[in-house]
Amino acid sequence: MDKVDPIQAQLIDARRNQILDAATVIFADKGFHGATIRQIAQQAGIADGTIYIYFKTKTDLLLGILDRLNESDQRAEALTPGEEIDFAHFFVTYMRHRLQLLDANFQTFRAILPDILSNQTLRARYYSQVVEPTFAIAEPIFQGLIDQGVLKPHNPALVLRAISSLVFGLLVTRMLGDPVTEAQWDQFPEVIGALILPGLIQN
Amino acid sequence: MDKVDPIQAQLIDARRNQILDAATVIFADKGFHGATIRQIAQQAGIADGTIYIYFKTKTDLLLGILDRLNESDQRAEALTPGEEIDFAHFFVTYMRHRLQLLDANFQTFRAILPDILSNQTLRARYYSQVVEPTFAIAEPIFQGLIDQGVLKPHNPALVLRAISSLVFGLLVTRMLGDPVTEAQWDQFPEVIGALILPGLIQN
Amino acid sequence: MDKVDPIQAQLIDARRNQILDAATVIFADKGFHGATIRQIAQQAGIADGTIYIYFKTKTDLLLGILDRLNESDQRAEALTPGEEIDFAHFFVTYMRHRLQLLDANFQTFRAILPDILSNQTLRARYYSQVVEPTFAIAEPIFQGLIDQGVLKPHNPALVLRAISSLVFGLLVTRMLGDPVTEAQWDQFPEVIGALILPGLIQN
Amino acid sequence: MDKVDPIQAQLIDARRNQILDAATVIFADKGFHGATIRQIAQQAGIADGTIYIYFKTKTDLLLGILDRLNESDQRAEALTPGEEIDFAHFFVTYMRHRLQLLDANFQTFRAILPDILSNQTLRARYYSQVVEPTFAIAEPIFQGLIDQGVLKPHNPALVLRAISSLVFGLLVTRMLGDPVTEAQWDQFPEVIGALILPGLIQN
DNA sequence: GATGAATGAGAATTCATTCAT
DNA sequence: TATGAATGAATTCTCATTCAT
Repeated sequence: MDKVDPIQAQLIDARRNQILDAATVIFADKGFHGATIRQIAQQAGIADGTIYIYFKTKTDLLLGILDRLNESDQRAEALTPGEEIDFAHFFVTYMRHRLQLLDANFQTFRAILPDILSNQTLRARYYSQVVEPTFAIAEPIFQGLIDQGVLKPHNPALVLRAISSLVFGLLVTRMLGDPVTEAQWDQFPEVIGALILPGLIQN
Repeated sequence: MDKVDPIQAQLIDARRNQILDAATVIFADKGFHGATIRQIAQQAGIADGTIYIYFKTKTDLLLGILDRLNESDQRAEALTPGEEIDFAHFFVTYMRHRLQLLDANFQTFRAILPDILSNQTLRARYYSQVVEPTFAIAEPIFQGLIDQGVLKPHNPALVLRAISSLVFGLLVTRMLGDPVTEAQWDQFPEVIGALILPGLIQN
Repeated sequence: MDKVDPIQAQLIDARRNQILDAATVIFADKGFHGATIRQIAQQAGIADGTIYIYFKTKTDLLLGILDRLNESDQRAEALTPGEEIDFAHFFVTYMRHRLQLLDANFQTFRAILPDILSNQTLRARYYSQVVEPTFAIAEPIFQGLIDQGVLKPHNPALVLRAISSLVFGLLVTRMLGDPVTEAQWDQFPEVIGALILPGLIQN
Repeated sequence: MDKVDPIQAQLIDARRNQILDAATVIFADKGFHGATIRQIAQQAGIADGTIYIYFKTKTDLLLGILDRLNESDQRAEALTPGEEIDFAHFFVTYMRHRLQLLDANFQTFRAILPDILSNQTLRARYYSQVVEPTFAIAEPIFQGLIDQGVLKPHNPALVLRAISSLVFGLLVTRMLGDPVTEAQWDQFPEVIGALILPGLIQN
């Protein structure tokens, strides 16, 4: 009885994703508060009530979108600088990877970021599930590279925050409607590399 | 009759500011949509209806906060690199200035940024009144410094976007609740300088 | 102390009339409920609060308009058929007089009639102050004319109601926006005479 | 999916009528502006919000009542004087018919007439949908009867307005609370006939 | 008396959520 | 499971009325 029929589970998952897709579209367009359950249901092609079979509240839709974003984030294999590659190359590749991920999930970010910023609960969840772990993983790696003499002896915590802020800030600038950032999105890995690598690499 | 009594005008301005202060506090705490007019009125110590004497709609409160932010922004004298000062010094000073401004208006940004990101109208207004003019002013200056051989020949538009994104991104990272960014806010001018100046300055 | 200074009294009266004039204009345009005290005050060129010095409530403005209408009605000398005049002539003259009065007060009727019809208090007041007295005066006169053999032996109460309804109905038809009734208003005394006198007059 | 389930359609219609019935009762009692949605909902025995499933705004309730009145009006077969019947008989029968219709819809008229008189939009709608078509149909018939020598050569437009005003005026007199008009309502077809037919019929 | 800023009760309307079918 | 009609709490906004100046 407790064992869930795997076909059932897949159907449920498909329906959940169908709803979250619809919610992402609508939230991105109208914002969380501007969106109504009816609009999301119509976008998904189902009835209002059906949404409540899969999600307890409207807020849970937001959490669902956030969780899905995190999962897709974690599925993307983490890049760590292998010894054979030189750091400059790794850095630009990593930047390209991050920017592509942000680009692919642009609509999703537009859907949730405003509420991550204004909703205490969501903010705490996003910080502890995404931001904090990222820094926690990156800091020792960064420190290692300093110890190996690859990087200049900066304060890892602050430099990492500066770099990740740059990337995240580009997303926000694009969200604000800057056409240059949008059109030249692909150029930024190189631009960032040229701008930051001289300050980062030893020698 | 058309001449407005200057004392009256001051009273009206004071009341407007009192209301905008209250709205900033409440919006920052609950978000625009989570906030109610009643809460703002109570925070301001006035009756609900009084708010509508000074602001036509709830949305106008948001616009009022934004306009006040812009005004305070413009009152802050624009820094341009004087010839006598070396660029590195100017850059760090400018960063310190920007970060202090963001710090001073942190609550205001928390109050309006989520809605700037999700509300089309507000977004357009903020972009055309703040973001675009800033880039429009900075780009020729930046280009001039390249021409003078002070800076490396980067694409000014993209590098400026990267730098301003870094600063704005720090604000967002802090908004996300990162305690390190908050605690070390004052360190960032130097950190950014150390990180970026080598990639920016010629020789 | 109780004696009111007659100049004061006149000033008060002038101010009352100024306000009622404004209220009539605004009520006629927007209806009682659609009108605001502010609009009336602006139309009168005074402050909101001033109205409350002369009238206790918004409803009292309506009563004031109604009372003024009644007074002007009573000031118009009542016509009674003199013996020397033939009835047909009297009838048409009387109709002309009534229609002219309705015409002169058209805006006032537009201002108050909708509310006379929907407001119980106002309705009772209008009926007992205007409608009922009119019938009470007319019925014995009409009966007298029947007794004298001038008119056919109709039921006076019903025929009077039919005739006064015709006149009042024309006002309502005009209020409904019928352009013919408005344009040909002056023709109706003769039309009504031609239509009704044959059924009214003996022989 | 586009085909509407006929049972559903009937349920929707029933609910709409239930709401319009309630609105008629409340509007007739308190007037449109004096009535609240809550009162109407309570009268209908449903929740406030339910009304908004069937009617977009409070004003649409008024329009709904008006439309329903028009429909019932049009269902009542139009009377035209057949050749076999003499005109006097036709006229009294027609009057009886009109007065019965007004009587049956008295409450509905009380509900909407005040607002038809004060609301520009409603007035235009009522005039173009009801008043104007009625005159447009009746005038040629009236003219035909004149041409046939049945009726005296009056101005059809004005005489028709006088007669219809008489009937409508009776409704208004009754609305004003005149007990005689209410109690003797059934007498008026004959009274009107006796009063008007002599002035109307040739010979 | 005159003013008009302030009040706050009250109303229309929206929409997340429930639940009978 | 799926539906969507019904619910009613909650919210914005209006405006008659008051009252300190």
